[in-house]
Amino acid sequence: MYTIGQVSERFHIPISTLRYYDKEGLFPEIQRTSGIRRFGEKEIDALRVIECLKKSGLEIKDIKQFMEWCIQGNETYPQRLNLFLRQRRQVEAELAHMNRVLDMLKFKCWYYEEALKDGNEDRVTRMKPEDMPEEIRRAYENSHQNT
Amino acid sequence: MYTIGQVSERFHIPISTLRYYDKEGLFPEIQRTSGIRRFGEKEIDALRVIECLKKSGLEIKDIKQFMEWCIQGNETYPQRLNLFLRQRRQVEAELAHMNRVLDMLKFKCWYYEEALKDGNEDRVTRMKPEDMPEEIRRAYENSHQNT
DNA sequence: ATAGCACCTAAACCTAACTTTAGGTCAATA
DNA sequence: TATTGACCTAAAGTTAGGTTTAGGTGCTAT
Repeated sequence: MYTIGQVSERFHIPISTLRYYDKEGLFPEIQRTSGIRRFGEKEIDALRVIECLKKSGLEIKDIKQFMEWCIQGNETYPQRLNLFLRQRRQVEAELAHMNRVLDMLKFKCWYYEEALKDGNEDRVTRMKPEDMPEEIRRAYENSHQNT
Repeated sequence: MYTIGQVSERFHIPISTLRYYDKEGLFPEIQRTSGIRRFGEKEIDALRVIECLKKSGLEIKDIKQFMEWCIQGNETYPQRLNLFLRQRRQVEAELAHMNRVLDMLKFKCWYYEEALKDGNEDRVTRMKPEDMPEEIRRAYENSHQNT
């Protein structure tokens, strides 16, 4: 069992944020001894899930909904499974997108390295994809396709 | 040359957002004919860069800074290269993080699939990593290491 | 000529997720 | 005893990134 200060330190989350999460119903079963919150394994686990669901694009109120399903017991397994399946597809799409962003950044790094060498952008701006280094062409084409 | 409405449609960006970007200085050289914005190749390119830099975690005001460097010419190549190198590292870190989030989601999907089969969480909650399916164990360990 | 459409501006409004503030309890230490 | 430190609450404030509103211009089709 940990105090709010210990949890804050261990997970590098501001105390104010932990209190805010609690107020928003993200630790629905947290215990208190004379008013003071006691974070147990359940709440530590909740923190990991919160981090994960937040990163996957969920809002606080939807995470609260999940926490409520957890309390309701066995009958909400389908909803919970469904949520994780949906967020999983979401994150897979997001990863694909981020890989395109990364390719754009790789291309831009190469572009400015060349511009810096040349002292201007003339050569590199006019260069056709087929004259670019293999890896750069791949990155360029992946990040510029569509639109 | 495109009007704001054409750009909005082609890139699925609200007109209000394009105007907002312009107001924030993200199209510093955009032309106008009797008050009406004319989006050229430069601005289309800017849109791609904006998307990329935004996704990589930059704020609008920092993207504006980049656009200003572009106007200033050759002497700002080092700053521009530096920015892209920094954002590239940023996105690589973010991708690594997202992969851990994805592993957590994979684990949770498996967890609730098993709970659903069993009708309760008893077996799956008590299960040790070494008894989990190979791929699930990997996901579990990757998403629960540290903290 | 009048209605509709695409454009324009300035300024007010909105939302999520926090953070800060102001005021208070309680236990241990100087 | 009084001060410090860790906790508490309710409520107000903050921020980024837009969106909405209200009012206006100018072309074109009926």
